[in-house]
Amino acid sequence: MKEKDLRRSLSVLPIGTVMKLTSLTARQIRYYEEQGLVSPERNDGNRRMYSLNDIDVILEIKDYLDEGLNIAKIQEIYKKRKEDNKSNDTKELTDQEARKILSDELLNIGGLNSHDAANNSF
DNA sequence: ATTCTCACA
DNA sequence: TGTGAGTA
Repeated sequence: MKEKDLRRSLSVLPIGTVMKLTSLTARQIRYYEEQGLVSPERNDGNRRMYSLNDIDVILEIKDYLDEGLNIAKIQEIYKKRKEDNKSNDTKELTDQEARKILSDELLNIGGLNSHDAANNSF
């Protein structure tokens, strides 16, 4: 599935489209790039061009932010995910990988809930 | 019209 | 993060 991956990585969307697709402001989208969470290309006139992959990531960032994570935590998640992908570049394992990533993210999210951990009378 | 950088409330 | 200024 390299063809599909390639197309998914083609940066052809201007920030305006990303705004509509993600319901975020240009400010936020640019800020996430500043934090190294997305890496849009800079084609004509120094304008950011996003790929479908970027949209995916930005959408996830939005979800994480929604669940109460801060930029720092999200950066950790993506850093870990990247190293995980490098570990097994020998095959296309997707099920086992997905499980690890999922549990990894859930752990990060859970570890953040220190506020309700105190009054856990149930 | 659209996006970019920078800086300040 | 929002927003306005001055560009490209």
